[in-house]
Amino acid sequence: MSREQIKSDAGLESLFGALEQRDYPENAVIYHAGKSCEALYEIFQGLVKLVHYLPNGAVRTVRLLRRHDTFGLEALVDEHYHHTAIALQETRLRLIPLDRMQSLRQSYPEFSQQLMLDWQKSLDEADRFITEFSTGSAESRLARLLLFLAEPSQGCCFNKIGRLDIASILGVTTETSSRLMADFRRRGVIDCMPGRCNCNPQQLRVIAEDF
Amino acid sequence: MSREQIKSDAGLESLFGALEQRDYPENAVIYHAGKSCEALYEIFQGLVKLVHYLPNGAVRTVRLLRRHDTFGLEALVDEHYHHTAIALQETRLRLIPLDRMQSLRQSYPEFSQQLMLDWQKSLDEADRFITEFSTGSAESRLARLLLFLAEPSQGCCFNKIGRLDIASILGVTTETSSRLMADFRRRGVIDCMPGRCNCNPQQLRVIAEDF
DNA sequence: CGTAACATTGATTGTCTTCAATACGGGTGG
DNA sequence: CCACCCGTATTGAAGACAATCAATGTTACG
Repeated sequence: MSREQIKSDAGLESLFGALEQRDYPENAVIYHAGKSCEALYEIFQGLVKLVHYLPNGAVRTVRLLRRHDTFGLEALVDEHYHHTAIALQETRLRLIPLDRMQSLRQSYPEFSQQLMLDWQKSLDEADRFITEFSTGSAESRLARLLLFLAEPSQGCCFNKIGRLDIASILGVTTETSSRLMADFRRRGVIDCMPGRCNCNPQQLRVIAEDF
Repeated sequence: MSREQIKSDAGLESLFGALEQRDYPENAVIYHAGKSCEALYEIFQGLVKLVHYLPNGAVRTVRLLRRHDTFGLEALVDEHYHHTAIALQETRLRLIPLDRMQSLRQSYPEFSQQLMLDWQKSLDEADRFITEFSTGSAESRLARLLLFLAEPSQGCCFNKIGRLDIASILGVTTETSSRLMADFRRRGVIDCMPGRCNCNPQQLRVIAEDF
């Protein structure tokens, strides 16, 4: 059962229709880790990162979310958000306030099923961060990240992304991510222009599995 | 609402009471990735790893589970298990067959809440693998792993664990995990005897945050 | 047009992997 | 009981890789 199906239901349609939308500019903080939960979020458009601040002040990105992804699910079982959520691009979100959740779940049992799907999706994405973005050489991890970023556009291009962001996703330094991106550019694996990059998915796939 | 509270409910008590338990020896496979889901599992006693096989044949451990942890939740939303589950020690599990789940969830709405708690716990553990076991130097990652393993026993000792297992958790080679464990032993940070290790949590915490 | 933030590059150091050899431990069959 | 054997752990030496420190380019924006 997809969220679209749920939305086609007349009752839910009106409920969802009434939900607030918000737009965030690049680098806007959506919520801070430890702050009390007010809503859960669904992405209409854009790219969001969930980051975790380490005891020594360093920062690690633990999730990348885009269109149709849901985040902030911990709101349903905990008082406080577990990560800091930041928009990596201009982003439009739909908010589902916590108080609405109660009525949604009571009126529509199938909504619980949708929540489980969202939760499992989060878990699968977390696993991707472990197996793809934290395993192997920095070069192959970067190749996998670029393939991930290019996914929505039939695998050939992706929006610009800062070297510091890449570094915090892969767990390397900005110098390393910059060097690798520059190498990819020189080798013709990617072709960057202001605001956008084209890439060669075949080459990236080879590098991604090379270790 | 805790699982204990649910279990104290008379109706659920009988349902849970009737559930099958199974014992697995060290290294036993509980289920294979891709196999069709039959049940979800709760750990009574022991230690279980969820592993992911990479395209190149290497293996990465994505989760460590112990007493009171639940796994195989993907059974609720997918046909197939997403990981291979293997017992790291002698382990006793309680199975909750999928067909039982339906009746449990229908009869006891609060059971859905428990499921969400379990799902969030899985997600938190996945995040731990990213932020603690995949970030920083191999040495500090190992220190964090040992602190995690020692947690149940007031932080001072843990059962023996193979170097290959450590390596697949931290994303390093067995040689590296062996060298680091040997160093810790020589420096008096840990004290290993057959089947069991004592450790110095204070020293481990310093190393864990050192990066 | 100046400046601050970000990206790139170089040189060096330290860490981790790789390949290879050796040691250990627990179980088996003689 | 002991010798052997296999799987695991340890250790060494060499090289690859990524971090660090430092300098220089580049870009966007007020």
